[in-house]
Amino acid sequence: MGRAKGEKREVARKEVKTRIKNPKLIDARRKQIIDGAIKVFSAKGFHAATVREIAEEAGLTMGSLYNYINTKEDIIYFVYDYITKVLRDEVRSAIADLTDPEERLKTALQHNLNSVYEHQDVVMFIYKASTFLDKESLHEVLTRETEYIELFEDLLSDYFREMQVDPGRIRLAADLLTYIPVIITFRRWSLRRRFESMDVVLQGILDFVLHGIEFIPGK
Amino acid sequence: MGRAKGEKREVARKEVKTRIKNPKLIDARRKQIIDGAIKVFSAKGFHAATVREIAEEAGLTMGSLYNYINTKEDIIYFVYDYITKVLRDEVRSAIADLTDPEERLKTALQHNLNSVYEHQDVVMFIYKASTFLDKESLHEVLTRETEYIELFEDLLSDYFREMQVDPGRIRLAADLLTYIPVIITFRRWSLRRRFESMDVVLQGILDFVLHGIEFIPGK
Amino acid sequence: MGRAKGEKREVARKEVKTRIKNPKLIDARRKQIIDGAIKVFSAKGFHAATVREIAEEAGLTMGSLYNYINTKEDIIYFVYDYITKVLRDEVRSAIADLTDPEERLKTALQHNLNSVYEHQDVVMFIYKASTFLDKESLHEVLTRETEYIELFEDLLSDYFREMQVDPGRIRLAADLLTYIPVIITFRRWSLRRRFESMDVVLQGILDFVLHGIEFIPGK
Amino acid sequence: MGRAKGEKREVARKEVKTRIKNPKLIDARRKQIIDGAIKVFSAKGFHAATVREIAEEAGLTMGSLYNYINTKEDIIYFVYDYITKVLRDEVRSAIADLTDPEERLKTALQHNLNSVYEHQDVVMFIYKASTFLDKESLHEVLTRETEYIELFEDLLSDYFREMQVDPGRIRLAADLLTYIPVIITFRRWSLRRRFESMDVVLQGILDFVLHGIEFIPGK
DNA sequence: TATGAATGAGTCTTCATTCAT
DNA sequence: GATGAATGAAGACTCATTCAT
Repeated sequence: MGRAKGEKREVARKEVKTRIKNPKLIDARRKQIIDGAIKVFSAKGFHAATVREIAEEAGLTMGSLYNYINTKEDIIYFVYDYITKVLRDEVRSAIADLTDPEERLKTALQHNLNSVYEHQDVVMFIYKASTFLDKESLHEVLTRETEYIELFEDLLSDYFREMQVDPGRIRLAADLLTYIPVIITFRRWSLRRRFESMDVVLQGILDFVLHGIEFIPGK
Repeated sequence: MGRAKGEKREVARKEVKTRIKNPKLIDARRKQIIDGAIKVFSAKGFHAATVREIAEEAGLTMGSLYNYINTKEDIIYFVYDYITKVLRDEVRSAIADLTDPEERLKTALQHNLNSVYEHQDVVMFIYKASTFLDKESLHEVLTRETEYIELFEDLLSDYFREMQVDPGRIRLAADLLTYIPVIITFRRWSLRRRFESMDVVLQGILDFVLHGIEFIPGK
Repeated sequence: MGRAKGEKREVARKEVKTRIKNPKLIDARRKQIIDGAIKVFSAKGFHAATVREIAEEAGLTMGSLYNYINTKEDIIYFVYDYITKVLRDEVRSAIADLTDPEERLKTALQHNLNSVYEHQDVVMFIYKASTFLDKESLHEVLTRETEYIELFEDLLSDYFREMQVDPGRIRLAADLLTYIPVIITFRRWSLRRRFESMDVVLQGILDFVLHGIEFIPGK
Repeated sequence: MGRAKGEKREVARKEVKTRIKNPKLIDARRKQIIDGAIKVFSAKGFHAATVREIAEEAGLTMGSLYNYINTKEDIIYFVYDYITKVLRDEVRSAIADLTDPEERLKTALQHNLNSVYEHQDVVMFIYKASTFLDKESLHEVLTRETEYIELFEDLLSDYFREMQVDPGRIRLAADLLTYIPVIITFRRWSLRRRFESMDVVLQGILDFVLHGIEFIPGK
């Protein structure tokens, strides 16, 4: 009967050309590259990171690295590609076995928060580094982001199925509720400084997000 | 009696040394630098912007520019210093003549949103560029940010004076409510794509923020 | 009345951008660059020559060199630009004061031979290196070459003014007669090996070229 | 009785070592390499051509290619070796069955022109790429060239057998007459631009070359 | 013999910063 | 104080060659 909800068509991955023929090797090496890059990018950002550092951190030589990418910017795209997939899959699999709309929605929101917290370095990087993506990559990545938001839009729609609610509100709420946890990365310093434990902060943010659901039907 | 609320002690501005004696000239030239830098940084980010471009945009020669800064990073600090002051002053002056706590709070939140919208390029830059600040500048800037949040914390406290509310919730809400409008910069693409008019989005965000106030007293 | 013969309109020199403002300095430095490049290119060709070597030979630092060029290929263009001008000017000035068509023609042919001999390293380079010119430069250089050939076409026409000769023959002869001396560069090895003195070779080539004039009226 | 005229002793081919034992395979693969290289070199010149491209064009893998050569420069030598043989053999076989000295000479000159025209890309390459030959290869190649010139020297001598002519003139003429057709490659652009058909140009060059024979006995 | 992945030395180019005038 | 030319360290990327399988 076609795709289930939240399983919209996958965007065709931007193809990054390589001279290497063995596809398994390509995947393995690119995973190494992504892991190495995440370490270096998280620590210094994209421009301050040298290709050599990334190669070293990935356990490759310069020349070998360039067998799997064409330009430094490809690396950033791989990282985006990877992390956006991870975030999406974490949420998807968290709700895969649930059927109750309320449970599905709240579990998804909770996992979104958890994922942002767990991958905060990369998430921070993701938000900061879009400048460095070429147009094609940027478009693809933003499309991926939109898909992610739409996943929550669907969950919200299901939750409010019985009620008459403004679809515009659902749409905006989906954007806001997925976005709010990112405060963890951008206000990290102030949050750490002003609160005793990160657990309390996380709980507070979750409460806030859940409370935010009530914004949709209006007062 | 000292300072009124929201007028905490100003942090001593980080001193950037210069060979120039005339203080008025220093201020004038630095304003030129800030304006030029904002243009260039907004368009290309910090690392892609060259000192030469900034100098040109500022109407200065390379040599002259370096009479007023010591390193490229000083420029970024000036921009931070400038924009954080602007944001804070815009909110402050908006509520200067108001006395009703509710009005003060809501006006402040509204103006925070407006400022972020109006200065979205610089705000985006601010959030993306902290990597490039040296430690001292970063500390100063984050302190400034904290002060800004505390301004809203005070407004929230006044608003909830009569009620028994958890101060931790106020503290967290202050952070969240000031942060939420930044979605305008980070989800600019998805917002533009998914909504018909930015006015509707702005109104929605404001509603959401105001609704977020109710999170504080709890269910 | 317009231009005198052989003073066809000059092609607009391709503009190579530079940050340097002082035009005299630009000219002086570029002459240094041309001289340095000729030495290095003659010895090793374009691709084997490193920019660093050229800079050193030119008495400039790497960074300084790049204040006057944008890419390595600009250097090759400057060399072309320079040598084609030199060759043309040497011929032009040699015949400037002559009026007798026969004398003008033969003197020009003689000086063409002399110039090729004298600048044989650069001439050789010129013929070998056109691969490295970008399209715009190549077009300009080839146009310059055509102008040079046309200069001899004019001289031949004047010489044969009285006679009824095929203009197509004049045209082809102009190409051939200017081209023949280049044998000095391309057959240098065989000429040196098979003949006792270069003077004899030069005299022989000149005789051959002059004899070639008689090809035009036909048997 | 030994060698007939024009069949001077063959220079021992420079030996290029290989690990491969099967001589037939070596010859076959090297022909592949030569064909691939000619395509790539003609299109981009020696230095711009990568070994990988040549391998691909030759239908070999990188590793396999290096079973038949030791360095990239070997490839260029193979191409020289090949094309100089082709040119020589084309002329030789064209006159093999002729006995009349005049006919032999003129046919040879005509075929020299034809060969240059037909193989103009490779001939152009040959003249441009000598820089890249190592000393030993260069010596061998130039010797081959000299032999080629001497072939024409012999033909000219036969033609002028009855007359008392300066052998130096014959020697120089041989060089010039074989060299002149190369104008087709080096002035290709100007010739195409200034003449309507290449046929006319070819005929003109042939006429010029034949007329050049008359240079030998002198006025 | 063939394959194709790995290697790393070598090159062009940029740009923050300095300094003589 | 202003000017703008000079400096050179640093970084992305290429590609001939090797070698384990």
